[in-house]
Amino acid sequence: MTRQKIQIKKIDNITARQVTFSKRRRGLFKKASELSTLCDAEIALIVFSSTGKLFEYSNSSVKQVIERHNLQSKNLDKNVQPSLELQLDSAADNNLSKEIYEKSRELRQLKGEELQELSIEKLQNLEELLAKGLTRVLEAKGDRIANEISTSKRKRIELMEQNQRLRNQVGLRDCTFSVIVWILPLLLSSSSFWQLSQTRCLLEQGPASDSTMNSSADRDQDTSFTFLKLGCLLNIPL
Amino acid sequence: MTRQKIQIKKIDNITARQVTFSKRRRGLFKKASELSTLCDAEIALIVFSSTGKLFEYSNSSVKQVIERHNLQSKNLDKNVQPSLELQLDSAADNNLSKEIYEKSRELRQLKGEELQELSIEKLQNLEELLAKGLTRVLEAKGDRIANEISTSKRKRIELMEQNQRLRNQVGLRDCTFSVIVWILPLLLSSSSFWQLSQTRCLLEQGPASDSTMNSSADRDQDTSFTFLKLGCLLNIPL
DNA sequence: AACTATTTATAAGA
DNA sequence: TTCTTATAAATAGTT
Repeated sequence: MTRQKIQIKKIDNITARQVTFSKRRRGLFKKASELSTLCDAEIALIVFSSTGKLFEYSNSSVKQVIERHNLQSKNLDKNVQPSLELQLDSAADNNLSKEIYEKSRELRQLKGEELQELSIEKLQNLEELLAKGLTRVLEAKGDRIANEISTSKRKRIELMEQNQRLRNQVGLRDCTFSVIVWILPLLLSSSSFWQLSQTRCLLEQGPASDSTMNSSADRDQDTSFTFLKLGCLLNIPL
Repeated sequence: MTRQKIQIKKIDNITARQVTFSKRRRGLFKKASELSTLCDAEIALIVFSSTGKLFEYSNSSVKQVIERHNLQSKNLDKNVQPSLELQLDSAADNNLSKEIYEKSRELRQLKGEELQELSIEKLQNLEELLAKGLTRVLEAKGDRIANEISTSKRKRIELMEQNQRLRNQVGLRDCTFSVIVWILPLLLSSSSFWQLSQTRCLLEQGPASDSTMNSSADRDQDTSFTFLKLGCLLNIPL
């Protein structure tokens, strides 16, 4: 009704529909309020959004107006069909289950059941509805999958980059370990050599004991073994 | 609000008030109808004029909307004051409106709305459901159309046969009529000739009367006229 | 009921 | 959601 005239038919785009609902609901409530004030009318306005949310307006009280309405329509009904007053309630109760029944039937028909009673025209309508729905679902699925793919691609790239960084770090560490691996034996052998010399000093200072001799040979073997173990653990070619 | 802006307060002049009520009520109902159509909302609008006359609008049914409203407000009340022995009933009611809500949502999703929140798997399910439904509807339509065509073909054949029979009968009747048309004049003229002879006999037997003479001439004219009329009525070229 | 000068509502876009 | 703005729609006052 502005920028461009619109057709009065259900708005397909959900966001646009919600926005329009919000705006027009306010407009409608304002108009209702003005009418009640200007013309001293009693008004009740009940609105359920398509998502089932309730909005209501009344210049007095919705309940009160409904009461008054019940009286009126009860009278009207009585004029037409002057039977039990309980009929109203049960009829009203029925309306809800009727609504459920209608919706269930529509669902079944969309799922391709209970098509016998339908005319060719209705079948045609159903077909168009289903085709439209299917198109939309396929679009949504396509979007979603494209999204998923691009997201996973992005994550893959991130991981690869991270990997590269880690690999570089590992490389550095390799160097460090190599250095350690080449230097440590020297250090250790010099240390064992130092210990050996010390032992020899002790031998020279007193009588030789088997245990002391053995322990010094053990120390040499231990050192070599330690290197092998270290190499294996670090997975470094010695 | 046009020619001049007005204050939103009760219009004192009764006539003016009634006129405004009429105009604005129409406007309000139109807006309500547009909102329900555009945004797929369920609306009930109840208006009592200052003279007590009831006007109402609903895209579905005022009673139904009131019923739904009762459920909602009952639930709202329960939230405020959450323990009564009526909870059983309202729980059942709750289930009803919940069921309506669920079914509505499923319907919307089948129609391709509100797909944002669905996972790829759910979209896949929806797609299969729709495809199956579409297949069935197409089958049903195909069957129905094939049926329609064969039925109409059969009827066409029956009608053609009937036509042929009728044509034959009409041909027979034409013959009969022709025969009648050719023979009747002879019969009638011989009959009038006979009457004329009879009249002559009477004349010879007694004095002539004007009335008798006239009536015999009339009879001759009548006979010719009768033939013409017969020919016209039967649409037969004489 | 019809007409119109204005006001109001609102669709589209930011 | 809220604001803006160009335009459509509603309507107050008049005929």
